[in-house]
Amino acid sequence: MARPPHARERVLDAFEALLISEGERATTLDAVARAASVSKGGLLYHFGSKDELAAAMIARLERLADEDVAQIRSAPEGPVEYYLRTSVMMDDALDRAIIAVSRLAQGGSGQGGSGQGGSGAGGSAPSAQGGNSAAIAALHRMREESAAAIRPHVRDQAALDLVMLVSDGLFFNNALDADGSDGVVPTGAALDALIALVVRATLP
Amino acid sequence: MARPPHARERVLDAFEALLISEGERATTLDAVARAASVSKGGLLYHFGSKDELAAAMIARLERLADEDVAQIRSAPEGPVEYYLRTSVMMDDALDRAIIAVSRLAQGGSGQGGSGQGGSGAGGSAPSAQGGNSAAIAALHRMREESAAAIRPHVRDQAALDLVMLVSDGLFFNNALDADGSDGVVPTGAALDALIALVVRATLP
DNA sequence: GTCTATATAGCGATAGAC
DNA sequence: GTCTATCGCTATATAGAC
Repeated sequence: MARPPHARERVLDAFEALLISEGERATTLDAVARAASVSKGGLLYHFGSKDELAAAMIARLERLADEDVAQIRSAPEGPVEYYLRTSVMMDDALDRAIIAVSRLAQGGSGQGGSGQGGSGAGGSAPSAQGGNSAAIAALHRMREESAAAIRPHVRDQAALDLVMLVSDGLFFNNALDADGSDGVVPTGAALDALIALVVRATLP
Repeated sequence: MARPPHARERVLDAFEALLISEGERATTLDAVARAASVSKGGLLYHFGSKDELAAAMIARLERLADEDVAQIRSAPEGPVEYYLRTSVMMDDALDRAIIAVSRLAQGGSGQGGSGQGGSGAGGSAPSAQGGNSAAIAALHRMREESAAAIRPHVRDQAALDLVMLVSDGLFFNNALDADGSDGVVPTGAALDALIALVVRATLP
């Protein structure tokens, strides 16, 4: 696992890109293989099954999320501002991973849980349901760790809820029209004003 | 359309329930028919195609959304408080419709637009993409109308963005674990505190 | 390791009996 | 109107050549 064969990452990138731009339904093994310039057989040599591909995507999210939590904690402009501002950078690696996994969470059918050596996912309570529960769990875990990093820097629980929900809203809108089209989310000066408002309302 | 044949509404209810609890992928015509206690043929007599079923679901959302905007405008406790508080009532008819349509938006493959006699959907810009663009458009339109109703009651654009994004975040979390499991969204006293904070931060 | 078949199964939709 | 039966297509996964 030290030096991953180039193809693996390329396939995973294609999987992520297709989930974002085409949705879960259209992200077939055929489409992923085509986008990654490998054959279906070649793809399945690297991953074995679609569930394994999803697990690898989740593992990537968890790795990026762990790195991000460290950045949140050490952000010079303050955790709240950093957290909100990076919630709208849709071309960021972490943000792309979040959107891809949220597509898996809502549309997937696998129950995941294989965990092929990621960054130590502490999966729990895998209730059998429609959405990919491993994806849902990863999203929840990531959110919880971000909240823990931000908690000391806001006034109270309501302030923390506010920050987290605004970030969730930003991601939801990005995920809705992640393909193209003009988003509804504020950018530039409007984003600056929004962040300033949230920071002011949540200061300890 | 005045007196809908009982079966139609029952099928649509089953479609909605399955989208919420099982996800888009698992919501097959077979599963919907089974849940509605009709055969697949009987289902397709009423709707004709799965796209038509999705269009009917979207039409239901638009009808409920139009009613809700009227309620937002006349809410005695103020539009902001009403809007946020009703964003967490997951068993409400409107909220269920929103979650169901958001599942269609992220997972669907149809391009919709047939509009078989709903409440006047002003569809526009149907870009060919992965997600059901009619569902995305309906969600955007609903959000825009809610924003228009709230705009006069908040301080400025940043305040409006804040209210809308908190509501989006509430819905996103509800949609993530709409099946079962304990949600992450604040309820009870925590919700009261959150709403009070938002209202205070956005007052004109 | 990567490819070209091929097996298997499930989905959307149609045909036609009742 | 509602059903049963079936067609055609596509998706996942496997087998085995190179």
